[in-house]
Amino acid sequence: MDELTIKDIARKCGVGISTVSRAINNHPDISPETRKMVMEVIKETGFIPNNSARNLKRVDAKCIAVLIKGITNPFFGPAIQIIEKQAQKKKYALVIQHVDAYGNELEVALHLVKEKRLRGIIFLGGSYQHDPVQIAKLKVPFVFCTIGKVKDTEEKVYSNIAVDDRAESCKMTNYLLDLGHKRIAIITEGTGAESVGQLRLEGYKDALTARGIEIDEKLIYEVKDVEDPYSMESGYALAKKLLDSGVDFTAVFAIADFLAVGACRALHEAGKRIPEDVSVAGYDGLDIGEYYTPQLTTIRQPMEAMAERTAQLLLDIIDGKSKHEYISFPAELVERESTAKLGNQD
Amino acid sequence: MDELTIKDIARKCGVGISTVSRAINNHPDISPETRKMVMEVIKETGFIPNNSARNLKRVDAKCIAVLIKGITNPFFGPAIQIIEKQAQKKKYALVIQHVDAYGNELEVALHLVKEKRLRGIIFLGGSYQHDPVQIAKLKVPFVFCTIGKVKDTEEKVYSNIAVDDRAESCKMTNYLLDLGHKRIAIITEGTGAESVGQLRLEGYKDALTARGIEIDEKLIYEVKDVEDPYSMESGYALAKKLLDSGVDFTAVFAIADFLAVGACRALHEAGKRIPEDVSVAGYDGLDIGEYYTPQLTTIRQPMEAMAERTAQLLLDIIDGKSKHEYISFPAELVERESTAKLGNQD
DNA sequence: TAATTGCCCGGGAGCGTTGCCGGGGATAAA
DNA sequence: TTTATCCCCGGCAACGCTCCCGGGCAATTA
Repeated sequence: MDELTIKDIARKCGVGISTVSRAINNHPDISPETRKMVMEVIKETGFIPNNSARNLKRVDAKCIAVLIKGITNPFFGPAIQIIEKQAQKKKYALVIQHVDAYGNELEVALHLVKEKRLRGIIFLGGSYQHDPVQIAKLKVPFVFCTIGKVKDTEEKVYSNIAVDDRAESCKMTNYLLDLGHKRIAIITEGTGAESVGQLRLEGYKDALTARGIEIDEKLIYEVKDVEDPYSMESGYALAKKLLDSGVDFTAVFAIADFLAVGACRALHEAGKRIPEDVSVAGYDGLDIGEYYTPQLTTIRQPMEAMAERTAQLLLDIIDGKSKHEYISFPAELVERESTAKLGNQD
Repeated sequence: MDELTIKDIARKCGVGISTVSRAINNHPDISPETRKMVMEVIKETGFIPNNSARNLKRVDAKCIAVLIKGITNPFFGPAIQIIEKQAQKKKYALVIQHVDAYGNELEVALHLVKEKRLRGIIFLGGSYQHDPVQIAKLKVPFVFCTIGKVKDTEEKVYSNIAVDDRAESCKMTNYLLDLGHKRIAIITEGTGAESVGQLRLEGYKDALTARGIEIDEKLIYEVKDVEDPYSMESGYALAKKLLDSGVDFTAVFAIADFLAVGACRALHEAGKRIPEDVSVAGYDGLDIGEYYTPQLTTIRQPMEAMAERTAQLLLDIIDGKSKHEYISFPAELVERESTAKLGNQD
């Protein structure tokens, strides 16, 4: 009764082990009646084949993995669901793996590939620069999603699905500049030299520089040394610091909606009205931005579409139906209540 | 070079296969020098033992799983992180598995247990009634977390870590009643007969009945037939329905913070002030409640503590250091800006 | 009738690892 | 010197499954 194997099923059915195997994997070399009989016994005994044993022998185990950096991010829930759906459609199993905040993703991926026999990896979030040599070692296709940069110089050894964070960030900064703001504080994430936050900071600087506005380091606030750099708590803390510093500003660009929400709270507590006294812009396009008061002006990333494309691309590459690609998704600036013209607020 | 095995390492070291195995699993029967030499070769070749093969032979594979129902819930991110940390401490691997919105969790669990060789399962979220016979079939300890009911009648065949949702919901309703509200609308989730939402609805009814207030079905709104029943979108839609119905009410109790946020938005758009015109209460104690404007009155569940306890309990049961338990965690009513005395608002 | 074909089926090797068993060499005890 | 002891080590049988090979039997063809 305890831990029954394919051998037990074979005995119970009075057939050979191979026959049971054939029934399970619906191999053609078996008569319909035998299969039915075997399947019946399997069902009533509740037998489930041991996956380790299967994977040991089989070459074509259909399994892919999603690595997520920072599972706290609400961003990823829906993405995982979408990827899961795509995988199911092609009968792929999905293993979800969380990686720590920094650095070891490739190592984890390597382990995963060796340990299980997976056919491909999706990486959600994280830094945008990767060592092609390391990735090549994996020997399975690797697709990044939501990492904010698309390089297309070298030989493509992995895929990258992303919005152009630098450009979008520049777009948002320009929008604020167009509203007349000149003293724009930015709340960004500075956990790594090649993080998304740095990229968005670059975009911000690009916009200012293009207009000939000098970059004031006193307006730049970076989240550092915290477990979750995209939290409301961090946004709140940094906005408070900004307020306490006494530096002059008329707008705040938070490079994540959560940071923006935290900043709003701090501003609110300091008696600043949004957008009358200060404009606040976010980035991500989370639902919360739509329901928050005031509704957040933000950059909406087409997360669902990106996740779907990511999964499809990976599966296609595995099937040999596609090569690695760098795909840039367009993001949309959605103008809502939290921003307004300087000096002429509604 | 491609797909190297323990045999390759053995050859490269000039030792037997068993010796390599001993080095890997730091078995005592190996000399320190040999171990060091083998480990060196392993490191420089980048060899990683095949997990399927290991699990096939080994009885004591240290692996547990977390099943999560509704990965969209931001609630779970931190919980997973905490569980992961606890598992790591005891050198357990963690597999994360997402299960669909309804029903099949036990089946998925069964597959998981057979396929991998896991030693225990944690279940996050979901309904609170389970078939003990089915669970017993798993043959591995099962611990539920955040399911709102603690039964202690029958033989304990699984563990349950939860707050008493019904009682807490009753507490919140009483709080609103104490503020003078009599016409309290409730936005709840009605996706299943034994769902958390139903339990919280019971608590609401308990409170009203205890005060001799008749339950008005026109004040009860249930989220149904949506993928994510705890979304802001759902809260918004239901609050809108409530407003459109023209029925009289002075408070809204949303049984999830997200629903409350959505409801606030709808109320706001209808020109209702919170809490001056209508009080709104949530449930869960999510961060967003603290940063939302107005800050949400809510029931705060000690999620971190619960998750930690859940992991520890499971691990202890696996080690034979504990038996199954039903543990009820106290929740806290946090009074914030979104609720106020009826007719005497601040 | 004899030979050929094709359908089902069972046997058995092996997947990469672990763990037991037994052996060889060095050291300690007699 | 002989015997016992201990430390390392290699060989080998599993673990539960898949997949290839070959064989039996009925149906088809010569």
